[in-house]
Amino acid sequence: MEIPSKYEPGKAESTWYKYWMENGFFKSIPDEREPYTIVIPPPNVTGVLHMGHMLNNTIQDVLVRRARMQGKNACWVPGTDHASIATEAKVVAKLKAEGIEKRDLSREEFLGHAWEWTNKHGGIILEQLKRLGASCDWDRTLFTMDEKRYDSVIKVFIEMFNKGLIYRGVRMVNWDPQAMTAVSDEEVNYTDEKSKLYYVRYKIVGEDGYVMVATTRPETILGDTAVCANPDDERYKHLKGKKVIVPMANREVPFIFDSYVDPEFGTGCLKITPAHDINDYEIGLRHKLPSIDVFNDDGTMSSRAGMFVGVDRFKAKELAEKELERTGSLVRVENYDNKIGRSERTNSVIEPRLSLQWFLRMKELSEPALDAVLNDDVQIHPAKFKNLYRHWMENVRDWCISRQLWWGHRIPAWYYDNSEFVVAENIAEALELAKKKSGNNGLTESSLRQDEDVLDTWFSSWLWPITSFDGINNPDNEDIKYYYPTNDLITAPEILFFWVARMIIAGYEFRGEKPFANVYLTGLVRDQQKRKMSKSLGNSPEPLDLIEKYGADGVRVGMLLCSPAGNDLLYEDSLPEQGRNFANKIWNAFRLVRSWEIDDTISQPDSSEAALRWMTDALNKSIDEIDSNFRKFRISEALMITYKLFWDDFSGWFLEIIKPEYQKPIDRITFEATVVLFEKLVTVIHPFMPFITEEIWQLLNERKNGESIMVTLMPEAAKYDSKLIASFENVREIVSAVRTVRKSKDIPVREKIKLLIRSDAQSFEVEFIPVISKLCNLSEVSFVPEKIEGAVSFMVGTTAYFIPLEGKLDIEGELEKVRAELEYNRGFLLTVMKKLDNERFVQNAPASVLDMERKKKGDAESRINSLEEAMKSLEAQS
RNA sequence: GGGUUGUUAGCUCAGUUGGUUUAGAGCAUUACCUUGACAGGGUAGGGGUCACUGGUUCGAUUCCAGUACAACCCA
Repeated sequence: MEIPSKYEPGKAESTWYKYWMENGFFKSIPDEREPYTIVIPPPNVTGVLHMGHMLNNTIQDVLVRRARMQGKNACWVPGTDHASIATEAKVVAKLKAEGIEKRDLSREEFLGHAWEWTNKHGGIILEQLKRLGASCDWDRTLFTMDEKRYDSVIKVFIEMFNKGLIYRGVRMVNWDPQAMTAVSDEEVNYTDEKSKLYYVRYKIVGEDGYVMVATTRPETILGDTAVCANPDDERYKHLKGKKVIVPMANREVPFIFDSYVDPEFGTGCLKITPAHDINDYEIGLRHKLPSIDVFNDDGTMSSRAGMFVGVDRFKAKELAEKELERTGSLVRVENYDNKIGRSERTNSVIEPRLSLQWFLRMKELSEPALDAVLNDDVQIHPAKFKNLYRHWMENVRDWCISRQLWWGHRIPAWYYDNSEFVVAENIAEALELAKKKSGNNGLTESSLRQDEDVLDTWFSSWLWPITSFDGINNPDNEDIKYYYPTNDLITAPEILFFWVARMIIAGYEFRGEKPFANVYLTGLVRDQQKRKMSKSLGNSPEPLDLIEKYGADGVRVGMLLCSPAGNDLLYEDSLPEQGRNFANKIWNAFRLVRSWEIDDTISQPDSSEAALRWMTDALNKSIDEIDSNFRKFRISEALMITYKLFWDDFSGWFLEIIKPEYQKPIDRITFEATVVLFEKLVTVIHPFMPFITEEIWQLLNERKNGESIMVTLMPEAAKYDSKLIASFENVREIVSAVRTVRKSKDIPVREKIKLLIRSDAQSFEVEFIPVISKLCNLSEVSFVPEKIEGAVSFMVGTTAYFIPLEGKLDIEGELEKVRAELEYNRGFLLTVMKKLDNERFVQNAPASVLDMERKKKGDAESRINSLEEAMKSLEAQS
């Protein structure tokens, strides 16, 4: 049967993925084997597959498939994340497009729409991951808001509240007026933007003078409760104890002194608006100033402002400018660049604002999690992120866990009067507690009002490694006992704090144990201009198109090859192309082997016998190196070794040696050994390229239904002979040198030539001579005691080789080459002698280093000797 | 402004407690090769003052300090 010369991935991919699913190869249930567990970093239900997912999940699949082939009970748990802010925003936008406003819906109605949306779109990414070959146990698919996960989050909230770790507090938060919720510091992006600096004068009470203040936010003047200068600033010392009048508001406020104020900035005089600036807030606390919040939740001016009520904050700024100008308070306006914080979710300008929120105390909670990473109980790869982690954990602040949204886990707190509340799992329990706490037995369920807010999404995903096995609701179940702690977590460095650190905290808090042993941080996928790939920039290729074009195996290899841990991956099409080319190489090697006919009557050539011994050892050496790289999470390195093993060693050298002459058959011993080697090679490659390796494995031998490469065992590294491998390296150099000679002398490959070796058969490694002879198409190999006249010569190591060439010798050219060689070797000898002539080096350097240098010297001298002889002989001929 | 991490070939990166034949890999590039696994290929090449400046040392790409530049995090 004719096999196409180009590998066509499409058909093999759908066939084998279906076959794996039908045979239940991805499933895991606890048994007596060692478990290997990964929980997926749950993608958002709002998302579609992007390049980051491709990279991240390829790595996870490689690790899981490898563990499975090492005989472990591998379990990769898939799932999705409800992403409260992003999802709510999407659902709100979708409803709006249909003419429905969120505020016209009840909470229940809105959640109905949100669930509908989630059920429709939530599984898209997981389905797409199947195209990549992901071997997740799909029967375990989870969602952060399914029943068990929801209950777990509520239980955890209650437990922590009862321990006194959760509290309500008035705090300055980052308010997103568009989403109408507080967002965390980490969800605010600061960018340089053009704005204006307004110089405004405040009248001093009881004097004719004014003080001048520079501000970027004139609309917040209405909330001013003081004006402040640095206590060391001579210009303002005379104002001690004085009051000033706030423009527009005409309110008398004190003039105060605080070292926070930078005398160099603006006028050295600062207006204090405690409700709307974090630094002002702190100054306000120190000086016991009142706070006046001049904004409503949606960013319009509140009645407390007293002016511009109901006007949007940006419009209010313009009106304030005019009003200040009208009253003669505005002195001048300058252009000014400052950092503006914008919400990561809605991109609207963040309003610092005082707000009543729920907080989790972090200090004590985070201590075991910090220790765990510092003492490598949890290892971070690459280790350079350890410092970053430590820095964050040592400066950890309380975590604002409430969000003013509906989509999420609703805070289980019930108010029974304006500020008194109880925390309970449901309203019935809440009622009992409320009665007890208030002493009022007349309370009914209808007198209770549940908190409107939901919890931060990370407050559910920080439990992920535990809730994936239902370890909160059911702490002693078989799954959690068997799979927890999980082994490896693969994620991006940008969520090291949001997610990874918090999972480690939760692990110790709720299980008394780490959630995973290793954290592997991938890089970000960027484009050639180093921009992060994103849908909005339109600089991201469509992953499924790439799979279509290059094959899933090709894309996987492409993603892995150029992404050492923690480094960004600069994507370009040449990456999956390289992967595709590799698949094609494997395919064609298979075509070659399959095309051979076996003849039982011919015996095995010496060259094939030697090649097999070398290839077997080369394979073992590579397996050894691959293992060691995997242990260090150097996955791209492991892939590169695999790549070179197949492409260079197996295809480039081994197959060329054993290849029978055109249309001649091969002996059975070599053929069968080659098939065994090929099987081992595709097995080693399988975690990286699951589809093509399954396809070939199925074709290499008769297989029964239900057999698969993915459930065979990974070959283990056997002992190998380093000397044999080194000796073959030498052979490669000799063959390469002969090829160079053929090329420079225009000797066709078909024309047989002689090779003379200046050595004797006793001291020369003779076992590969048949290999050299075959690859170089030699008519004769013999040993000579002396240099040969009329021959091209070259050196490999300290041995000289000659190829006799009657009449074809270019003496001048040869001389040139020999001269260059000589020059190099003399230069080299010089650097060695510099060390050996240095008495202090000889005295201080360790013996092994000295020996090495002496050997270098000896070798160099011997080479120089040979070269000088060759030169003399050439000179005599010219 | 504070902190962290980098800077090695055109690009992406290795270089394992300072010595391994005067620095390695993959990709890209150059020349040649249309025969018989594969042009998505083969063979042979070219390409680097290891950012800069000092210091420690017999010896520094490797350790230390400073400078420049870059990325990320925090304010």
